[in-house]
Amino acid sequence: MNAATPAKARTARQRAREEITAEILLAARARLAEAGPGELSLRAVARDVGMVSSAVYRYFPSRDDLLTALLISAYDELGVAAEAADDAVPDRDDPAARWTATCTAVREWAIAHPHDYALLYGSPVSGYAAPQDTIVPATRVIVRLVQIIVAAHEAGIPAPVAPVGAPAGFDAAVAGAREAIARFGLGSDADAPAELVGRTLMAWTTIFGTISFELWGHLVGSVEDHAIYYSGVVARLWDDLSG
Amino acid sequence: MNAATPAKARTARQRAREEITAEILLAARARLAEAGPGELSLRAVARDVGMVSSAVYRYFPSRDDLLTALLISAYDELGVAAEAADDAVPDRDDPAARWTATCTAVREWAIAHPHDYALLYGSPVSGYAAPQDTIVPATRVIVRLVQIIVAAHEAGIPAPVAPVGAPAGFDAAVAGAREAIARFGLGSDADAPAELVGRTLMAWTTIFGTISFELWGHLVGSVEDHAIYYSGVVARLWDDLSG
DNA sequence: CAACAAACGAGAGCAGTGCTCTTGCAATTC
DNA sequence: GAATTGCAAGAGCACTGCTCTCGTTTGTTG
Repeated sequence: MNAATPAKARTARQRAREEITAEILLAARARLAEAGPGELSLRAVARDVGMVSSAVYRYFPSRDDLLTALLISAYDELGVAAEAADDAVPDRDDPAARWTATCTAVREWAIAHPHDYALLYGSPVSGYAAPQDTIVPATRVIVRLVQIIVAAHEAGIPAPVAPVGAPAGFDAAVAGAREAIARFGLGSDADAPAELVGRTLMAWTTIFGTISFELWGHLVGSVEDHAIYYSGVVARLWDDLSG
Repeated sequence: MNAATPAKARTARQRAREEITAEILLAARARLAEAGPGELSLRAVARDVGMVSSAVYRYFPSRDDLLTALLISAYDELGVAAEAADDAVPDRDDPAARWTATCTAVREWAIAHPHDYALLYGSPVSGYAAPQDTIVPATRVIVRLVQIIVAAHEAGIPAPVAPVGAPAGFDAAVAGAREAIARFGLGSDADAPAELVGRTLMAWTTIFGTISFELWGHLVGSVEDHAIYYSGVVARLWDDLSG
């Protein structure tokens, strides 16, 4: 961490500490795939890495700190998956393709890691409050989605207009999101239209809701083919956003 | 002391059993407001009603059965709240007002009972599978929303059309939902348009996502005034559905 | 009315949990 | 080499869901 003394070789103890920390995290991640976040047993994790439970506390002061580490790691993994899918679209000027690829990647990651998805987007573990360290990794997906939409808008796709029945103050309500866009350096001009930002937030919410409903089983009896339904949702969201 | 027992139908023991069952449920509901569903402690509930933990097992065979009872009771409460809000709209032929009233009631109930909401729509408790008894109460809200939309459609509001980029098979994917509509006796004609059904499902998903994001704290930093944002979302959903 | 069976509350006990504290050993630093 | 620090292990505390046994109360039936 200290840039002034990088040449100093890590001692055996430091190396072991990093390795064991990673090992514990990996074991916890594996345990998470067999039980919910609330049921994550620190003792079971300790057994998996061949330690006694109290020894784990040398590396993570509490179960919540372990959860935080898991949270960040999972957020990053999802962010990487989404960004990689977007980056893989050959035509950078085809926002519809980029939108579809990114949204598809999010669902695929969620299906591949349902317990990690629940950790990220499910009801929070009682008594646990996610610390500040998690908010940047948590915004990676929505930041990329906004990037795609803002780029499309700047390329000429018209911004949606607010419906007649919309309440006043909506623009002000999403001012924080617009400010965040500016802070993250997205969008070359001063401000993205509030209606566009609000609609993108809504679309992301729908993405989240659709995946959650599928994973938590709230769609059984209503939707047969979840993959087709999801791609239909994504297409309609893009349609709403792009005109 | 068996003199005054006129009711043949219900013995004193049966009456007591019903009362105590209700008492346990009430205490569990209260406990749920202080911890998540996964952390619901049967022993704590037992203490609250002045029993020993093993005695509670006379009324609920396991913690999961207690959870199921809580689930049904909460689903029903939310359903009643949503239906009452819709029924309170004076002009039955104003579908926009009915839509708004119902959606608003859902959010208000969720905010008033965040832990119950998490029990219903949060990530499922690990190792717990909701039994069949819960699916009918679980569909009350979406059934009422569909009712409103179908009535609006039959009153002349045009059904939305599928966008050009939509995948084939979307209509087939939501066939189960259309069939459920017919089974519940909603809609006077044969079938509601698949696009309308799909869009309503999407809208309900967005409602769920918006409330969940607000409750789980995923909107902090992006949205200032949650109430205004929510009403803006509801208005835009209605606009998408009715235009 | 008496006898029997079912239901019941209480308590002990089992295996598990998160977490704290102490103990003795090993690695690092002075 | 001595002092300090980091570490794993173990015991222990208070808690959990759940099972089993025990004596008592309630309801039914002969």
